[in-house]
Amino acid sequence: MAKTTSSFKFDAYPPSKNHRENSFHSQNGFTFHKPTSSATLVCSNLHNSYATIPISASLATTIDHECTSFNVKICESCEVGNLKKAMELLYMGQKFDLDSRTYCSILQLCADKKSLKDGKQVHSIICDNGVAVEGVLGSKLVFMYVTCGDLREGRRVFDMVANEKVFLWNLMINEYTKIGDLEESICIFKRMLGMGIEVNTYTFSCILKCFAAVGSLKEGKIVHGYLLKLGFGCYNSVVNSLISFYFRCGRSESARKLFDELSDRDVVSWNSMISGYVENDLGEKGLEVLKEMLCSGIEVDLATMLSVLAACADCGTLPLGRVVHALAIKVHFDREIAFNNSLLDMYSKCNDLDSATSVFEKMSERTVVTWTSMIAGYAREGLSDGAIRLFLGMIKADVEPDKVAITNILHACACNGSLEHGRGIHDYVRENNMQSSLFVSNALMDMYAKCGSMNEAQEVFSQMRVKDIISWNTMIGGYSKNSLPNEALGLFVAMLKEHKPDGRTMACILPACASLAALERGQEIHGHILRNGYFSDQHVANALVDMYVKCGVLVLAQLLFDMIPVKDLVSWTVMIAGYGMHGFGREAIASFNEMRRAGIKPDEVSFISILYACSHSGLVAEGWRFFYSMQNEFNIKPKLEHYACMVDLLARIGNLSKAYKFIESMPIAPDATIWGALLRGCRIHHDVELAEKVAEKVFDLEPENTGYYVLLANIYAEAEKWEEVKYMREKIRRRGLRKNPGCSWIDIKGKVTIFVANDKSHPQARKIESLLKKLSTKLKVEGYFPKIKYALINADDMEKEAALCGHSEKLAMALGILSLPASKIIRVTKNLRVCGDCHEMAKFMSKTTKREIVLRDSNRFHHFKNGVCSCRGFW
DNA sequence: TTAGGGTTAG
Repeated sequence: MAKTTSSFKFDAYPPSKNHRENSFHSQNGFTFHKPTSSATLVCSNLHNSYATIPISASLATTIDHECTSFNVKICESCEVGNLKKAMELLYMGQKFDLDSRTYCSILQLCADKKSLKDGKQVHSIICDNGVAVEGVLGSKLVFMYVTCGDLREGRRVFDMVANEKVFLWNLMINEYTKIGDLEESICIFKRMLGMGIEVNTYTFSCILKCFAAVGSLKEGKIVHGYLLKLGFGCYNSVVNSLISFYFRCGRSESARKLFDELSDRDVVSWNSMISGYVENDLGEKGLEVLKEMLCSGIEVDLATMLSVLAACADCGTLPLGRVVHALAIKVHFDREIAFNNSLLDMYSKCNDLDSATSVFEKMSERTVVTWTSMIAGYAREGLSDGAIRLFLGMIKADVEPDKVAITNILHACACNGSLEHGRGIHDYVRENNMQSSLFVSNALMDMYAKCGSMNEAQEVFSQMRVKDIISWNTMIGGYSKNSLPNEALGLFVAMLKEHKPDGRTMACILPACASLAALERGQEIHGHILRNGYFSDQHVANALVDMYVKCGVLVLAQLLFDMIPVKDLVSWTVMIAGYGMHGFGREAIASFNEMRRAGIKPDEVSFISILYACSHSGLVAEGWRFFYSMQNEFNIKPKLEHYACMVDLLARIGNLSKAYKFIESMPIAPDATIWGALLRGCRIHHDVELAEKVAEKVFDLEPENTGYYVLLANIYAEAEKWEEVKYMREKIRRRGLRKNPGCSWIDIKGKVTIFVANDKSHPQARKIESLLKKLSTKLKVEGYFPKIKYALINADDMEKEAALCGHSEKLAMALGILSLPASKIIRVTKNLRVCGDCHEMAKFMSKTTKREIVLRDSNRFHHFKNGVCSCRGFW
């Protein structure tokens, strides 16, 4: 057997310049070239000195025979798919001048078997033998690398061999699209066009998929025009690609038009239509296509079934889903994992968790998708504990959770408020280096936000190197929902520097404006909504109405409400609550009735709104009517909030003993809010004796809530029981409780000024004080007498009057009178309930200064105009 | 030797 030494390879002639360029460097510093059938051995080193050794003709013939034999044997092994044998033969014959076709066969087998290790070995042997990597062999090498998942090496070889073969270019475009490097796909496509490579149908399929993933409708349309010009518009596969492209860009009409004009529709065309409609949340249209498909006699395949199940899940059409299930059993699709996964998902989305569980239990093999779909099903039903149990089951079954599974389980933790489990999942994410996934990080933030831990959400957010609009929206919404409106607004301002907000951002930030009564900022956001056409988004429209309600501009809220074309339950509930807050109980009832006429069924939240509206307008009989109709007509069991409204309603009008009996008759245990409502009634109606009895219950239920101790102290102060006041203050001090300090704020030309009681820090403090003194004197002439009992201090009347003048809401109102033009309404917000004397004085102020004052306290709105308040004494 | 439809998600 001819044998080469480790330091020699054969060559017939000294290498040409071109040949030298295609040579490979071996580790010992010598350059070797592939052997040929000529009878000369050539050894060269880097200094280009060649040694020529003559060999005999018979030896050359033997080498040829051996070589042919290896070529044949390797190819035979490849044909039967025996990679191990083929590799063994390759090692044995590696020094021979094997056929390029042999290398191609074995590389193809490596690709089929996804064996990167063997593929690399083959590549190494090819290099060692000095075989030129070009033409078909070059393509095959690239193909092997990308198929085995080593795109980097595939790309290196591609760049080295880049030729005019359209196949390789298509392959590269497609591979970069698969890994999500869409920019590179587009770059390769453009380079290919620039080089004048002749494109084919595959090229269009690949690049359209890429433009669809980017959502680049404009560029995709250009490609559409280009392919029509080149005459590719009649190819079925290209039109199918176009259909999918338009669907993915949300243009279902364009997709439908192409489909209608397509004469040669195959099963892929039909499937593309069904799945395209499903992707666009138009499952019903997808099912219509299915009907057409069946009428046309087209045979459905597995992909059709999967899309149809998705359509059933989308529309909640359980009966059809069951038919598909039965049909699938007949044609044995129920053996396919993907089918069972879709089936399970369909059942769970159609609220039939039992059937989903049954499919799950019958599956002999379960993938991460199976487990994830089950987890999602449990989370959807609100069975978060079950979802967490399933997740643990998945780990136990050695199924590695992927990013989708993590996202789902985090969602389940979020719905359940399971912070501890959520933190455990976060640990898993860190251990498995999954935090770089946007999906995962966004889900983590959402979980922390929903579990009320904004600090941890902020930590995740700050560690994200790449943030998308969802990341920002999640944080802004989280701050809004966790009563951190200033943080929400601050982040919104930061976001504007990096991202263009979308409709969801608007729906997240508006509640923060509403909570702060930040009208000017809310109006800026309203402008943004108008400029960008976000009002058509129901969430945005509802949040905007709510913002105007809570910023005290009920007229605008009403106007915008009227502009919502299709009002949903939330729209109506917001408006009903708005009327209630502003003291328009009758209007709230009229809206409630109108909602019923529009065919919308109220839920427990809308009943809270209407009961609240009744209690804030003193509509006792109406309140009872709604309370009973909720139970008898709508079968809604009253919750604590509903009972609290009823207690408030009774207590406010002075029916304290009835309220007490009502609480005692409740079928559910009353909480501190319920007794607190009665305690506030005791304050309004000065019933110290009952207040003491009620306060005991409140203190038992919420011993740490300072507000209730202060409330009882105030009841004592108003009754001038100073010893008891002292005792209460002592009790607060002993318990180490801190009082939530009262403050009021006013927005003047976008600048918010906050006042606390007796605040003298404002630059205009002297002017404010002097104005209040002047007004007090003037108002006394008109009939106002300071309600000194609200001073809540044991002092003489002069001191009490001075203390009253320092109340934060008075200071804010005075600044408004001093700073705002006469035509402007003075809008003040207070974090606690308004003081009785401030309320009285505001009435007189509105008449004397001819100014309209809107004061929002923690409970409701007070519109002061011409000496009258809209609350008519109910607050 | 590549592609067009095909399971889970914020």
